Amino acid sequence: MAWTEDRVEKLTKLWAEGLSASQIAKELGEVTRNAVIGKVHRLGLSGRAKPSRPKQKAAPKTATATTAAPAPKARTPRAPSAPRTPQQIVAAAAVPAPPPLEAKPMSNGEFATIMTITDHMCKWPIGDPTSSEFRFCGRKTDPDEPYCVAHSRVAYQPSRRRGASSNTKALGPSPTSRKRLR
DNA sequence: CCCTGATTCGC
DNA sequence: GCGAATCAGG
Repeated sequence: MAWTEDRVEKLTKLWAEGLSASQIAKELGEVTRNAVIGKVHRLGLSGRAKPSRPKQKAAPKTATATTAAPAPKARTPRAPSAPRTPQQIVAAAAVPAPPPLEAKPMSNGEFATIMTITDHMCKWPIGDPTSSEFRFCGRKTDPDEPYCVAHSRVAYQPSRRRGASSNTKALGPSPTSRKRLR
């Protein structure tokens, strides 16, 4: 499939409208998103609403075998930006310090510690981590959940909007208006 | 792991 | 010119 003029025209239009390369590829058909991107570049209309383009890095790979630099490949120390740890939340709570729930002893009467914590046990930290008194909540959790129900609520506070309109109306997502949903 | 665009390079 | 492979990032 060659890039006929009408196809290039459509590509240009869709790209200008902000559709992603893969979306355009599906729209056009017979082409991959790589083909689309490649064409976009060749047409010289890359970087649409791209505010920043400070990076000029690419792949060396099968390049100049001569003086081939070892390529340090510095790992970007980007922060993971996790969902917030209990410590952070407790710290953020500062003075008010809401006491969620105390630790719950296990069947043997002991508290869950770093040594005894297992799956399905709430891993909400209780106490000073440097203290021997440090323990975990230890309540039962749902599969794959790090915390019990109560602590999960504290850990993942998505700024509860009261009277949240749970509009789960699943109208067929328009192929064009489809926006990311992960 | 899903996705995004960017770049390179063999064809 | 083309686009798969690859990279880099979200």
